[in-house]
Amino acid sequence: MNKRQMQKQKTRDVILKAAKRCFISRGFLDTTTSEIAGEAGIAHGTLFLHFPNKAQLIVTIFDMELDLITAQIVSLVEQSSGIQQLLARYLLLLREQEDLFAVIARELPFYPAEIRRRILFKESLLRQHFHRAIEQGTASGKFIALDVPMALTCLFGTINYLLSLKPIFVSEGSVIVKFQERLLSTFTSLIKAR
Amino acid sequence: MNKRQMQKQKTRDVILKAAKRCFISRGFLDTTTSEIAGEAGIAHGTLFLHFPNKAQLIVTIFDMELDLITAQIVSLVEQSSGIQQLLARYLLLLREQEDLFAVIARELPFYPAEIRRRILFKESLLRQHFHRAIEQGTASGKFIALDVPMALTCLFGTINYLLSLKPIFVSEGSVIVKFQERLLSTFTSLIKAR
Amino acid sequence: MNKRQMQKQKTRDVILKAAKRCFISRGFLDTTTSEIAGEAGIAHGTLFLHFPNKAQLIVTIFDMELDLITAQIVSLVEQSSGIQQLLARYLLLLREQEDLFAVIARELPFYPAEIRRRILFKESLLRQHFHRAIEQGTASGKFIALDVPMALTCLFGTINYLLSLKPIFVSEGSVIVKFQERLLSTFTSLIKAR
Amino acid sequence: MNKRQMQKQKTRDVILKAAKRCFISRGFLDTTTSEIAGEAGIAHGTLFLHFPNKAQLIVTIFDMELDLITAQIVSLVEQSSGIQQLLARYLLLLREQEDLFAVIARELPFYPAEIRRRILFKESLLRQHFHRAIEQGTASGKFIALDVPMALTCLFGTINYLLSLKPIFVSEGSVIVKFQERLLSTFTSLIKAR
DNA sequence: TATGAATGAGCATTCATTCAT
DNA sequence: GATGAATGAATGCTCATTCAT
Repeated sequence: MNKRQMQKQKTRDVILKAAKRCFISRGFLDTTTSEIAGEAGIAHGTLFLHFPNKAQLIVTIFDMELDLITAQIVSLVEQSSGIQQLLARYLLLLREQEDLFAVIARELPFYPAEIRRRILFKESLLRQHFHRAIEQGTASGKFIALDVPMALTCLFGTINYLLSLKPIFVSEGSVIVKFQERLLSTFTSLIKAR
Repeated sequence: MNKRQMQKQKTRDVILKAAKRCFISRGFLDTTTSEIAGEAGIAHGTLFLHFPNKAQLIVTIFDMELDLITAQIVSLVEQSSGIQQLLARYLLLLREQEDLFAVIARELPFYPAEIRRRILFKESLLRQHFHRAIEQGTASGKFIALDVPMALTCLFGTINYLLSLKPIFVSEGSVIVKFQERLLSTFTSLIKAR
Repeated sequence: MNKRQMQKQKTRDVILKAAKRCFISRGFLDTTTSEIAGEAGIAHGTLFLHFPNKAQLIVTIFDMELDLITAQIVSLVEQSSGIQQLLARYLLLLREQEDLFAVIARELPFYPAEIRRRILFKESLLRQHFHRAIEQGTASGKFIALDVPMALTCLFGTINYLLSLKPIFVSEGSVIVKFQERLLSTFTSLIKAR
Repeated sequence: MNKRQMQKQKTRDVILKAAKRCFISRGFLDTTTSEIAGEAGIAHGTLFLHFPNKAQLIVTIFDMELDLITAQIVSLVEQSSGIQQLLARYLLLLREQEDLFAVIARELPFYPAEIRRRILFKESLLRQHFHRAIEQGTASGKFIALDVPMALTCLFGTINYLLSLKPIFVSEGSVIVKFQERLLSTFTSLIKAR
């Protein structure tokens, strides 16, 4: 890679980082390309030299972010045993980047189909781990027999709901923190064998 | 009601129907008042003769649909129906206006505060009925003791999740139809005492 | 005049009275025909049955008001002797309907030419009396010799200026009250022979 | 300044000149941003690239013209000129942009508070210079002792009055020209000690 | 005569994208 | 490769006037 290409790559990275910052604070839908350029410290037009349009920029950001998130999930899974620990650690992970995940939860239905598919694919990988953990509990008699995929849809749906309407549920601070205990105990008590 | 008043009422209805059509196909946020007027076959300004602003127009549509649901649920509650029947009927009612409710689920986080408040207020009225039905079940030993508000957040959150991502879950047809049985049986089996 | 004509005349009066009230509180330029109709308790369209357009309505109001004002000025002149008394009484008269005169001062340049001419004609009648009073003072050696028309233009111009920018000079209450003493003493001391 | 910057500056000037032309012929209140853009031969949106909003555009025009006057008066004051010379020069400067100042005089009461404040602030700076000049005349026994602020309100009020009703006072040509001599000599003779 | 529903041109401002420099 | 000035379609809402009832 020659000097020019390196410079270009560097600018591209600067744009992506700036876009992510804007994205977290106001969401991608409400962020203008001009704001991103300003945040990145480059000219407005330069942005379109690196990305053909706003949509492609968001696609690229998600390509990167999703890989990061996947890595975190993998390490999450490796360190966790049992559904409770898995869920607790997952909530912790969400909490660490709550603003990012809240934006995604809110805007997901409006992203290009391809992005939506990729995000939900990553989620499905996670679901598999949750699925296995629950099935093990059921097999050992700790949990009742249940439609696990549907139960997980409830779980992820609920989390998504809390995140997407975060400002409704908490005026400030973390929704996850506010609800994690009740969510955990309710989910556990529901699936627990009695 | 004289001819004048009838004509006015008719125009109002024409606007509401046209707005609902636009709203379902493109969402409230992307529908312009000018488009609605065009779809309704009236002058742009006429719309504002019947509704003071875009938000009020949409509030009117929401209120009508949500009141319809609330009324039916209330009448069901008066017949002292259990949570299963309540939920089944609720899903049926959602299904009848599924495209509309899918749009609401998707766009809710982006609506002006006033509209969001109204929608969530109506939802909270519904929740009260569900709440009572579950508590009666718990009192009579049919259901386990549980954090009812949290359980309802799970329920409504899940439905909201399914609706908002409808195109992901079904390529065509109804998400509610696709999931209602599993949702019903899973929710029931989870809270059922054993 | 038959019953129908009487009714029409009555409605016309109601409109004129309502228009004047609106006019005083917000100015004619900012008052909509719809507001006037509302204030008058008649249908919006009815207004255009009595006046071909908004401009004609304002012309009519001024035709009436100016006659009233003229009558007041005449009685003012008859009761006053000397420029000081004349001016003091004039300021009193303005003060009694300060809001009306402030609106006129502000909006005068925007009225139809005909209205402007009539208003200024009434003012010129008043000026003649001031003129005579000053000339008598000069003749008796009480005042210095001066270009009386120009001095009066200063006087009326100043009053007009204070009225038209009333909200700048006083946050509430009367501009006339605030400035009358200084205006009177300054004007007197300026023209007084020394 | 490179070519890019020069071009931008040129566009800005074109907008300002076009805006001033529109403004003089129809007033600020009745001139639309679209008209200005058309007159300037640029796209409507381009206007907002150079000025954040209509008010700022007009403030810029006002500031330029008013600063020009203030600067000339200040330089005159530094040469320790008397009130007569000051007033004569002021009238001369007004005359050079008479149509513009006539519009301002007429529309001032209707401008947004911020614009009004700015205009009246500049006027108050001017008043200070006039104030000092008069006080010096009084100190040296050339003028009678008088309420200087009130006298200046009379002076500026009169000029404002003449400008705002210009079409009444002259069918064509300059009001300032028509009245400057009488205004000057009357004002001088009024305040002159005898 | 009175009504009031309907009209539709008009307005300030935004923003993704282009292209000459 | 980078710049940033220019574009122009698009938006929610107002209001004097008309005309069918």
